[in-house]
Amino acid sequence: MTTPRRGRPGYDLESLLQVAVKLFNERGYDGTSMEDLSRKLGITKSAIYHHVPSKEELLRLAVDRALDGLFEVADETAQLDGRAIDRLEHLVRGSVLVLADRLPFVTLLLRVRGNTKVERAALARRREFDRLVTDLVKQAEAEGDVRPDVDPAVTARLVFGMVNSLIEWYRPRRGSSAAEVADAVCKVAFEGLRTGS
Amino acid sequence: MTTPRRGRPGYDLESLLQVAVKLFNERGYDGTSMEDLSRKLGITKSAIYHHVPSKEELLRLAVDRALDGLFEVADETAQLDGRAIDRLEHLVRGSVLVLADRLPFVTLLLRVRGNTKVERAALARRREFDRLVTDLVKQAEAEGDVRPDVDPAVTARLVFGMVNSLIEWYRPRRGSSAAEVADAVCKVAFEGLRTGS
DNA sequence: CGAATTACCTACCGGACGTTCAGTTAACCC
DNA sequence: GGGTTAACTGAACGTCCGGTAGGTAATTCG
Repeated sequence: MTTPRRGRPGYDLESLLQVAVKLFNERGYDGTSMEDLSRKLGITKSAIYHHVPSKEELLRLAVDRALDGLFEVADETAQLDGRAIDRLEHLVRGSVLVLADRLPFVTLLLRVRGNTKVERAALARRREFDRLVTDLVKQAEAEGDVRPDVDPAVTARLVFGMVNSLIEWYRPRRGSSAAEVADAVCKVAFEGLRTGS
Repeated sequence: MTTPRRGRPGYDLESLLQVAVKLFNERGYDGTSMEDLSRKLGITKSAIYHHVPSKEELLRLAVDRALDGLFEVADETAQLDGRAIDRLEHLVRGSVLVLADRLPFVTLLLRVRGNTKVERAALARRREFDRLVTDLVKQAEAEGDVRPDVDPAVTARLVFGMVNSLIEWYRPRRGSSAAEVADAVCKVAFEGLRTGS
């Protein structure tokens, strides 16, 4: 299955990144030293620099993977036609699936603070995504499909507050698929948790 | 208005804590050095240690202030009677008000990772709060007031995902009061964002 | 005034941090 | 076996980190 690689066996960039991102999420990016990481990997600190030029590059790779996934869904959504609320539901559902599929990467992304250029670039892309969502909610409200008594910007943030909360509690397991979680999110977000309406 | 203090004027623990928590939120706790903080305060690093025995103590003070606020609301909620869904709404609304009132402290709390004893203690109290919420949702579902087609634990997490998202976007300003935001949260959470039902 | 109180400064410590450099080891291919 | 490729080691580096020791400055109270 796995393509046999040449040279001495060990980590490649991909497998190293997996471990790094997991550790960054457990202890925080700033709270994880390269020595912590090397210990977890079972190799020396300097060996990490064979695969990646700096600690920050690991962060860049991770957050880009998350952002690329989200923008794929956004682009997909933009090419749909039909009512805005249906496109919004598509975006919400797709975002949940990306969150679930790339959980460690998105987790790292959502905790970025903006201390460095890499982090600020990630925040800028995040804001762009947020703007897309807000515009979609505004349009759906203009079409009369979204409650008009709440500011669209607030609605957008609340819905994606729900979506993004997945990084705090969703853990992949056999049984509860990501699609089921996406259904739950859409139900609660669009219809509310109360019965009887 | 302010009680005149004795001794040399300057920071006291309270005013220092305000600045510290704000900076921790901007750069992350681990990403903020005591020298960063001293520069922001306009005093030397060692002067900080006149007010507080360690960096971690600043964190403890902050997260405890957030948790105390949340548990006050929870205790208040537990003493109510009536249907569980009404108590749940009270808890949600009250939590939003605490978030808004103690925003910097709650922000710091919600980013704690569990690297130290202080952080693990905070996480334990958070989990206790989460359990209260989940139990309330379960009860409301048993009383037939909450949609039965979503796992109560998931519902609880989604609703508080919405609530907790406030730390990412809510900024106090004249005009939009915290009570208005609490209304918006309750509307979307309980009735959904879609019109017509 | 002097005592009490409170906030602050200079100078420093040991250790942890991210990163570098010059080699070494283990696999594959001919 | 020899060449190629890729992963890794060990010892250092300059810097920044959280924290300490001992003395000083500015205010209030009597």
